[in-house]
Amino acid sequence: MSKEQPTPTLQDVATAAKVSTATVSRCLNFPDQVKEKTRTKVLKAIKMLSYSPNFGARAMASRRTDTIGAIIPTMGNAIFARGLQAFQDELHQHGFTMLVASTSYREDIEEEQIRALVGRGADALLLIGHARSPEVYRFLDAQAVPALVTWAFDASLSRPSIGFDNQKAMCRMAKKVIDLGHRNLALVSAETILNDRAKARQLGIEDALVAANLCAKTLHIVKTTYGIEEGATAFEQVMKAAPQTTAVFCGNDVLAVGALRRARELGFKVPQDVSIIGFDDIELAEIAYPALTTVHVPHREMGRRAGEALIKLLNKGTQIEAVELEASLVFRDTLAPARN
Amino acid sequence: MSKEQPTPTLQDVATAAKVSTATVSRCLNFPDQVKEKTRTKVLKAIKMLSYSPNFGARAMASRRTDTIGAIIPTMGNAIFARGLQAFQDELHQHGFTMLVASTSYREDIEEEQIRALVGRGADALLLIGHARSPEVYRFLDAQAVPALVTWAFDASLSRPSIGFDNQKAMCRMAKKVIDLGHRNLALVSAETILNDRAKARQLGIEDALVAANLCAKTLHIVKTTYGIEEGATAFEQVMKAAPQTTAVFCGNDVLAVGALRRARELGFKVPQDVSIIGFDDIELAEIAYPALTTVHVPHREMGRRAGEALIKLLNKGTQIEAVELEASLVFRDTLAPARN
DNA sequence: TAACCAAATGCAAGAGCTTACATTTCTATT
DNA sequence: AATAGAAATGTAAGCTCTTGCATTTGGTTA
Repeated sequence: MSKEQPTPTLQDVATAAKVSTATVSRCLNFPDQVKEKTRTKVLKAIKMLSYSPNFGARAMASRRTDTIGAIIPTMGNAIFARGLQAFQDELHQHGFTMLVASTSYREDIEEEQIRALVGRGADALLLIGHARSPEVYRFLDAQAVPALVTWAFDASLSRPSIGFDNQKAMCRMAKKVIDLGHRNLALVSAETILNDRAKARQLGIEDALVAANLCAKTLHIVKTTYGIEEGATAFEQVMKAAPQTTAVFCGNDVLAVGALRRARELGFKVPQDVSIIGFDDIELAEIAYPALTTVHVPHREMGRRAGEALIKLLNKGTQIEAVELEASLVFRDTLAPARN
Repeated sequence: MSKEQPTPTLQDVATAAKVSTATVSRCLNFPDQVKEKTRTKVLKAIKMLSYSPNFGARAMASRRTDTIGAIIPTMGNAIFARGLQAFQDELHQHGFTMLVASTSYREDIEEEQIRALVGRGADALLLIGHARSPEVYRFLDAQAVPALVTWAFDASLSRPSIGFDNQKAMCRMAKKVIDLGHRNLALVSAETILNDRAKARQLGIEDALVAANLCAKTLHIVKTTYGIEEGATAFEQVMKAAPQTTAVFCGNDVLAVGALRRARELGFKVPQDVSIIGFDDIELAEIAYPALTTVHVPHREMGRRAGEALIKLLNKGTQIEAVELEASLVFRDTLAPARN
């Protein structure tokens, strides 16, 4: 439609440089296999024609793409940004390209994107969390595309993951909160059906409750979609439905920041009247006022390690080893002992 | 390396379904051209084999990819996230796929990424800002890949852009600031050599200065790279080198939030002692405390329109029309009249 | 029932690249 | 100066799809 004059091909370059296509190809892929003089001749022709190799053809002929796909739930905020950037840096250093696609937290879109990236020849995939239909995994196996799960860690699964234990991390935080005297806890969470991280975080709090001889059922849960405003609304719902609440956990920092804001707007003093706890430790957490107490996720480390593992697998066939990283607790200014 | 058992091909499906490859292909691309009965047969075979079409081959044979590439300076924060998400949504709605790559604000990487995406068969490209070498544009022309510039608007350029006038927007803001009595202005800016948005924003302030019969030279400029911490450091430099400063402009919200924090740490009251002004109006701006006065960029609108224009161009050949959107001023709590 | 036409399907030629293998061109050695 | 062996280059097959054109199928009509 928009391609009037045909794009130059390898053949065109070869003709222009008076060599064979094989030589041009080698010039591009194994420069030291071709004589200096020939190389400059070819390079000149390439420049002159503004030639750029056709990736599809190359992929088809060489059966590898040096491309790794990453599929994340959203690009709309910083949650995955830092980890992804680290992943990308790692890949770039080794001559790999990263392709990103986002799913808006929807399973059907994720499946679509997985197919798209695999079809595009991704040599491997980076996935967030374990929760997806077995069919997807079967597809990946059939296509022999290795997939690495991050942002979660579950030793009991056969598929390797490089991440941290969301449940354990949240449990540790919840124990601290309970230690501070809080007994009426609430959780503002994302939908947990397709989001094993959210689910795990919820379970973590419940674990802590049980460990303290409290009833897991006392945790007041409000589910909501993603966003600052959503967090604000959810907080309001919590305080309306369970006014005795003294500590509100949030499934992630974005929700927490929204909750924080609404708390202020409604006249709650944070943390004196109510404590608010986030998860992720993204930039927002530090910037929020009061600065957010949250669970720090090793974003960069996770991204870097994931990249490393995948590259080793692709280049040397080294099987991926599951790695459990540590999430740490960051105590800032939104958590205090329970009132009265 | 990692592909032991070969991936199923069109041929395999054809064989399994006892039809020709042509039929399978049509089944996938023009389902209504093939009889119901045959179709179900083929679909079953596809499912059974977990077949997924090879994108490269398809692209090569059909000479289009329904893919649009977007190249942004960074994914490390939210500046481009919202706009990109809108862009992606628009594309997705029309059956296009978006591929993202980031450049870390480096010209050489940008060029590399452009080549990568074009080579991957991107039917069109979304680029941020106008500033790049003519060679890149020649390359794009030679490959007949249309490129649309956003995040900037310059009617004087032949290449169409869908964005806003950074200079004008910043000038309006600066005029307000000057109206409030500020005479000693400073700017914390990103490097302006390869960043026409940053450059334009600086010029905008200078325009306002001149319009108020002040000398453009009085603007104290500190250049820095990107990041909250960097903004903090730059703010400190500003106040050390030019203590009389009463208003600090920041090239973007991320820098501004850093400046804001350092101001507080250094004991400056914002906005009583010093005003701080951001640019972009990302989430951070609203969350910062005090909430940041900034220039609101129509992220979503920009992304949506860009997607729309590109799709029309690709599908119907409708030439892209440059669109100037309006950036608006958002007055929150970090701007006040000059002290004394 | 023969003849015709549209619909459905098949055949085979590319699309642009890589790479095993064959051939040519050097270099170094005798 | 002749020649083995290495280095550089060329030849051509093959990677997986799409699509124009040819062929077959099946339903209608006379």
